[in-house]
Order: sequence, then structure tokens, then C-alpha cells
Amino acid sequence: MRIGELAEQAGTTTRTLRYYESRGLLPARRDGNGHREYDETDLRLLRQIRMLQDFGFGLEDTRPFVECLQAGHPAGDSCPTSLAVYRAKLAELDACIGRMQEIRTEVAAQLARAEVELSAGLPGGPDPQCALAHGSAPPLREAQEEATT
Amino acid sequence: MRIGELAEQAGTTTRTLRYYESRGLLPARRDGNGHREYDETDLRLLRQIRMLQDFGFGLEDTRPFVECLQAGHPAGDSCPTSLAVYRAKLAELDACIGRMQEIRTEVAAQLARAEVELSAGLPGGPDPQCALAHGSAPPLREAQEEATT
DNA sequence: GCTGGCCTTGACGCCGACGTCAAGGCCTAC
DNA sequence: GTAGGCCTTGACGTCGGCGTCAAGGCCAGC
Repeated sequence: MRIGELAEQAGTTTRTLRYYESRGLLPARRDGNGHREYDETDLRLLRQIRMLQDFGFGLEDTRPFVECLQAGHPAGDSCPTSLAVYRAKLAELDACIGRMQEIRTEVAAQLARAEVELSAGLPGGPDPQCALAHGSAPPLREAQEEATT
Repeated sequence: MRIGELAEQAGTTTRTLRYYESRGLLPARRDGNGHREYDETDLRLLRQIRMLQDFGFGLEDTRPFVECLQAGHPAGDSCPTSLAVYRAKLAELDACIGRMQEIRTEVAAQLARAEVELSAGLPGGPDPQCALAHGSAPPLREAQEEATT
């Protein structure tokens, strides 16, 4: 099958396939006209890459899986190197999720505080010079120092 | 104070401050030599921006906070537009965290399945042609934080 | 023979938040 | 005078994963 068909089968674009080839993943045979030729094996390879990409893996992270398949293993994750990538990615995910939850907590705290201050300052505070074009800016008097935590 | 000192106070670089200025945040006065001049107000502005950046906010997302401070409000989040950004970012964070947890679950499932298959296949399975030089130590990757989309 | 459709390679564009370099100006100290 | 240290503007580089041309080749159908 040719590049356009493979791209369609995998739900991606020809540009992407050529990019993968340029990165050394997904090699291609050529027919008489120099056109790339693919088979079902390549489709499986490609689907493997796409799945990992959907997980947020970088292209380089998919390489062990690709090499594993190319070596004749039944699946991309039939090799220890692939499993190592899984584990590393799990650790990354955990770290990332944890960090984002921390941030979420902090932002929520900021929002809550600011809401209280706004509602407390609204009834009759001074009026800062609001030369802003995008609408009303309600007054507020209570100032706060550093909010780094 | 001059740009180098402000950068140091805020724990950032002069390049960053000039970049902020070019984006219309953090304007600067000039002295006789054309050098930028800042004061404590600018430092507070800058700290506000940096805090939001640390939360993973894009620079454009900090603009309402900056304008709020510049309008004379006591804090960057003393304005409704800033609160709206907080809320939007919370929603983004929730979506992002949720997505990453889904992914985490899927990856963990893949890993578990692959581990079982490996241990089941190892004792006496076929030996694919492994022409790969996979004896090197696993690459240590830095954990990267994904921005909220 | 001509149009249309698929393919080829090559190269620049994009996004964000800067890093890094280049060339030059001004002031201070020695 | 000259070395050093701060500052200025401008412009190109970075990272990933492609998108988007541009210019051209080959083949099928009419």
C-alpha cells in the first residue's frame, strides 16, 4: 500500500509518516517509481507509535517499541526496554499529576481569597482610577503583601 | 533600580524583563542614558507575573492581573477579569489532571499486561532475532511538565 | 495530448518563552 | 588610556511535531 492509504488507515497524514521515516522510525520500501510501499506490518508499527503518542509520549520514547516490533517480537512492549519506558513514563505522569494538583490547590486558594476580598471591598470602598477599556473594575481597599505561597 | 537589579530581585533574567516589556506587560521609565528604571511597584507587578507563570499560566493570561494592578487596585486579582482567569485555569487544570489520570491508568494497564506476557513468554518462548544493541543503560530523562492547554 | 490525482524532495512556518550572540554606548576605576 | 561592567537594540536559535507551500515526476482516463 502507498503512503496516502497508510496514512488514512492510521488516521494521520502523509507528512507525519514521512516525518517518522526521517526520524528513523517507520522505514519504507520503494516501488519502481520511487514511491513508498508499506504493508500490514508497517500499519501495526504505525498504530503502535500513534497509541504512544496519544499517551503523550515523545517520539523518541516510542523508539524502543518500534525496535522491539522490528526485531520480530509479537508486540512493541515485548521487550524490557519498552517496559522501562512504561515505568519511566508512569513516574513522569505521577510527578506531573502531583504537581498539577498542588497548583490546582494553590490557584483555588488564590481564587477563594480574592473572591472574599472582592465581596468585602465592594460595598463602599474607594475607587481606583480605572482607565481600562474592558468594563467596570470594582473597588477594593484591602491590600496584601507577598502572595508567594 | 535598573534592569539587572530588578531581575535579580525577582529571580529572573534581564532578557525576560525586556521580553515582558515587548509584550506590553511591565513598562519601564528611562533615565538620561536610556537605561530602564524600575521601582517597587514594578517589582510587585513582576512578582505577580512570575507567580502566575509558576502556575503554568501563559503570559497572556497574566495580562488581566497586570492591568488590574496598573489600574491602582491593591492586588492583581482584585478585578473580576482576573477571577475569571482563575476560574478558567481551574477548569483547564481539572481537565488536564483528569486526562492525565486516564492516561496513567491506561499506561499502567499496558505495563501490567506486558509484564505478564513477558514472564509467561520468557520460559521457553521463541527467540526473535535481536540484532539490537540494547545493553546500554537506560537514558535518564528529565521530567517535563506539560502546560495546561 | 491534457487534466487530475497521487507521489517525490526540500524548505520555511508555527507556537511560547525566552537563550544567546553581536555590535555598540556610557560610566567608573585604575 | 583602557579595562571592566552595566546597559542598549536587533536578530537568530531552541524544542517537537508536524502544517503548508513549491516545483516537479509519473500514470490513468478521456
